Amino acid sequence: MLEGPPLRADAQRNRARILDAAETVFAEGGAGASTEEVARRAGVAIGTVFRHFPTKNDLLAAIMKRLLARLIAEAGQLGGGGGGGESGAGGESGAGDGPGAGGGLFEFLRRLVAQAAAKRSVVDLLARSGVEIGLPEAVGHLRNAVASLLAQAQAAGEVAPDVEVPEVMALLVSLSQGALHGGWDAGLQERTLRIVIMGLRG
Amino acid sequence: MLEGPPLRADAQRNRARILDAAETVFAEGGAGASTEEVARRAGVAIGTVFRHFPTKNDLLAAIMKRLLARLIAEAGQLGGGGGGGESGAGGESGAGDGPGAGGGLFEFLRRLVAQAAAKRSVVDLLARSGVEIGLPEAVGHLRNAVASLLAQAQAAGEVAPDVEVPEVMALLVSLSQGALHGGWDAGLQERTLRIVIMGLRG
Amino acid sequence: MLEGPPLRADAQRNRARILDAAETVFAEGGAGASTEEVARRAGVAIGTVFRHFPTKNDLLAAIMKRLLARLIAEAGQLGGGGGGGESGAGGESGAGDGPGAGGGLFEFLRRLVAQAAAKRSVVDLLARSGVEIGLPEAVGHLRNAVASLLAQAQAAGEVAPDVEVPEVMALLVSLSQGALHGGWDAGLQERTLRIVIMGLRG
Amino acid sequence: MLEGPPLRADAQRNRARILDAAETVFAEGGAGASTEEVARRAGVAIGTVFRHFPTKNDLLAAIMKRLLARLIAEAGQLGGGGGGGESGAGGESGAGDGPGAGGGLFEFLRRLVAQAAAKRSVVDLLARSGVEIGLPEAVGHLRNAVASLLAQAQAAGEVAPDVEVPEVMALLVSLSQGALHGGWDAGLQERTLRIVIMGLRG
DNA sequence: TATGAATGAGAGTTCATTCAT
DNA sequence: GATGAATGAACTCTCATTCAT
Repeated sequence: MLEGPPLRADAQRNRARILDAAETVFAEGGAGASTEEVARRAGVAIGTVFRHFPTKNDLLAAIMKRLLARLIAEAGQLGGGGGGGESGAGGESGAGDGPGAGGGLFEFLRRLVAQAAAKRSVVDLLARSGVEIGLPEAVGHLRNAVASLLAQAQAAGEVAPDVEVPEVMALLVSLSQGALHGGWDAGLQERTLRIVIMGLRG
Repeated sequence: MLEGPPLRADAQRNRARILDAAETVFAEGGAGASTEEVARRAGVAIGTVFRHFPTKNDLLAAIMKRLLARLIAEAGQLGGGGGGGESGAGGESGAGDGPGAGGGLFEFLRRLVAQAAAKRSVVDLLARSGVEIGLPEAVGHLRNAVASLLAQAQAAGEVAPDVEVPEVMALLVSLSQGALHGGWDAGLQERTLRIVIMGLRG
Repeated sequence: MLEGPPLRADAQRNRARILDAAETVFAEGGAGASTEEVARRAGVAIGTVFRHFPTKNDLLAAIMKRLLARLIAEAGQLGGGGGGGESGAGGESGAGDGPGAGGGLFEFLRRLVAQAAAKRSVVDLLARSGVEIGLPEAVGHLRNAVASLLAQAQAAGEVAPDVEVPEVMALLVSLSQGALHGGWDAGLQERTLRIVIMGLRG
Repeated sequence: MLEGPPLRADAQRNRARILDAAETVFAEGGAGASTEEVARRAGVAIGTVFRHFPTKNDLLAAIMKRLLARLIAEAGQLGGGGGGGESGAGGESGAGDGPGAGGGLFEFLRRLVAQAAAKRSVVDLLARSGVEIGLPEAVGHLRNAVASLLAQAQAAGEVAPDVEVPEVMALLVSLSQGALHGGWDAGLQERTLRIVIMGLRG
């Protein structure tokens, strides 16, 4: 984590702006969109982008990290219960897949898929285009969050006891990307998820 | 369908070579890989590639078409009888989805996912990267094939009667892409599919 | 002039077709138009074009030659007598430069300019684009024809006696190209020519 | 006119260099000459050319504009007084078109033609090759300058009163292109112009 | 002789990245 | 630290020309 000296205020502001712009630009145009467009949209010069992210890849990786961090935070809230740590508000979840504590996992799936469909997810844009990013730890955190949600759901009897984390992660990735490229509407999304959720129930 | 005069023997050979090379190259490097690399791998000059496919897009579209055609053919075989043709091996697999006539749908899912994982599928590479391709009809054929498999499976009581084609297509796309980008091994693939299959059963 | 053995009938027909097509194509698209387009328009294969004209330049030169030949023929008719051959209609033309024997030169100028404006002339297309063509002799013939017209006009007192061939040729080229690129309408063409003709009268 | 922020010093220097190089290169090789050659001759990288002129067409248009501006400036000087500014030498030339105020038009014609012959004019190179450029205003300015010269010449009785601007423009274009492609020497140029000038006198 | 597929150099253009200002 | 001009490799695509069929 060794971050050098803390960034100057304006630099920090620029960093954030660039990330926001990049998320939008890459979401719209795919990972092939031009870095110059990112700079333009961020309102900075191209050189500034490269000062903060020496490589296009670094920029993509940074976006990815932020996205994962958000996912993890959301998962934490859903699983956390009343209000631990970063959790706060959020959850409550859907209709009929259980007010029970176990609904957290299903609700998480739903949100994830909805987001993917809405945002061209980037998550996926990165996966492709051969961008090699080292974010094992961030992914590890997500895995932990999912594991926790899964455990709760199994404890509540909402998910079959022999389901394990890897396949849940696999479903999560699959559905995100499916939603992303399939142009699902709300109805299709719900019907598709229901099948998967039923499968998880066993 | 208007195919002009039949291609000369050498032209036909080159066309095939180019398609093969392109499938490999785009599979490895994403849709952004260079056409020049395709030419090199096919052992032809760059001009030859462009004579056959005047645009990179055309090349991508052609690959896509071939892949879909293969999928449809496979689906047709699985639906056609008990298990003829090239099917044979591979499946057997999981719990009770085996020999029954309804197993065709499940087997198709399995093959699709296995292929996707093995070949970086291109199917998906195309979906992204904004490649605009006009192959509604080809997709329509695939949809028909899937519909037929689904009907058989439902007739055999292997799939819940309220499942419809769109969600099956959605799952099929999702799982392919998940497998593609997730680097699933055989075990994970099987466990993930089992959940979905169970969900389809209702 | 050493033409090899006389061409086979079909070869001769092809040669003519190619020249016609080339004239059209280059007239429309400039000298940069593609040889393949010429082949297509001529209804032959590209190889055939290159068999007849081993180089694009050769093709352009051939067109040029034919055009000059036509000009010379026309000039010959105008000078030769009352109105042989294809001349017929068309002329009559402007004010006062008419029926006198000296009118031949002026009439020739008029036709030339009209043609240039109508056909993107090729004459000029060649001049540009660095096409180096050796057709001194053909040009020589044209020069002779013009010289003869000029002499007649001077004999008839229609053109000042100190005007010489080179400047007439220069005007002829200038006006052709001006008409070609200026998009002159009939009125402008006439008014412009009248000034030049008046200048020639002295 | 909206010029963005003023260019940095080096950028401005490069822009000028590129234009100069382009003028030379296109003058020598025609509008078909390669942009890469322009870059080489300007001593910059190809990317720099495209930063300044995103399209080859833009580059051609820019040259055109500059040339027209020069012509207009020259015309302005000739019309402005008896013969001030850079005019001085050069002309004098022929028969009676000399010192009179009306000589401005004739002198302008002479200079124009001399330039065209010397520089392969580009002016003309653009006209052809289908380069679509929006410089109606610049041309309008030139027309105005010519109109003013013509009016002066007619006032001085040097040009017939029924001559109008369009035909003068037409002659100007014609002679430029004729000179350009005809390879006129000084003598031929003079003799040709004399005829036209005499025609203008009426 | 005609055909048309293959060639490959070269063109215009884009874009990640560097570096002078 | 920010700027934005310059770089130059790489990419898609075109076209005159060659050569197997």
